[in-house]
Amino acid sequence: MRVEYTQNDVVVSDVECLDLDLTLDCGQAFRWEKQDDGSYSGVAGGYFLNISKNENGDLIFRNTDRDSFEGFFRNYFDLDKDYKKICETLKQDELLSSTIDEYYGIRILNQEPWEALCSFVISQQNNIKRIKLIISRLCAAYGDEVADGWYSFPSAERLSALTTEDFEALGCGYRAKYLERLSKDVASGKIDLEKIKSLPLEEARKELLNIYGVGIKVANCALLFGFQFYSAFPVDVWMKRVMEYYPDGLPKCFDGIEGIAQQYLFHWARNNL
DNA sequence: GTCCAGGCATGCA
DNA sequence: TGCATGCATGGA
Repeated sequence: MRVEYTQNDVVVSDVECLDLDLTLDCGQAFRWEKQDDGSYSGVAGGYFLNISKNENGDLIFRNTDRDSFEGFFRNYFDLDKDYKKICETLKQDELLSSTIDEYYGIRILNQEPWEALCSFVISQQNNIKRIKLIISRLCAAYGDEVADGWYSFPSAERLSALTTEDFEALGCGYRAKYLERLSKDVASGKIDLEKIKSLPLEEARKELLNIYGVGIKVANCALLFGFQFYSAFPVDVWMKRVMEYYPDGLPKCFDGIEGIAQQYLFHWARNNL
């Protein structure tokens, strides 16, 4: 990987295995919007970003400086992880071999713990289009406007002032009561997300499962997408269908990177089952 | 109108 | 421990 800082942009070349469509619009993050020119715009880590690829395959981070790139986006896009090698390992599995050939370039985004946890509480028994709709309303109503018409994900402190009715007004439905308690408990420190992130996987999962409105699926999504646990393997309605292809359990080549395998299988399922 | 979506809490056996 | 049921809402 090579990084070049220009006047307003950061240009990153020689990044293997990063397809923007597959990574930003695959149901792991809900805040990226494809623009007419094919680029993606969104807010993450409190920064507005427009990202695209040029004709050479270089990544262009527009209006981004060294601090936000090094301090946030480099990790957010998981740029220091060797996904090419990971994919070679996963391709020992027959189903993944063809799936990775077809959908090469899915990465796990390292989202912030609070945004990921909150987003996946909203995601339960819900479809991706509506999840995005609710989260965009939440951000527009309670986030900070970090660019013209683009809002940050509101902090737990900010959301801790809301009532269940406020969350219902955003269209959260029956999840509103979960969000009210979660926001208050995180804001008060009763739930310590940074501490959870520092725990071993099993203990971190146990902590998340204690949260009202968080079951095994939401916990695993939060662990994988917000707490950097690559072994977490979320099973939702789509993955339940995929699991019929693995009656003897997950293959050994998934060890330690189950979550990355899962993301390819999830994408395959949504397109083929 | 009916069905479904990146499920969970609750009650009951 | 395991299973049935209700739950909000918007798009297909």
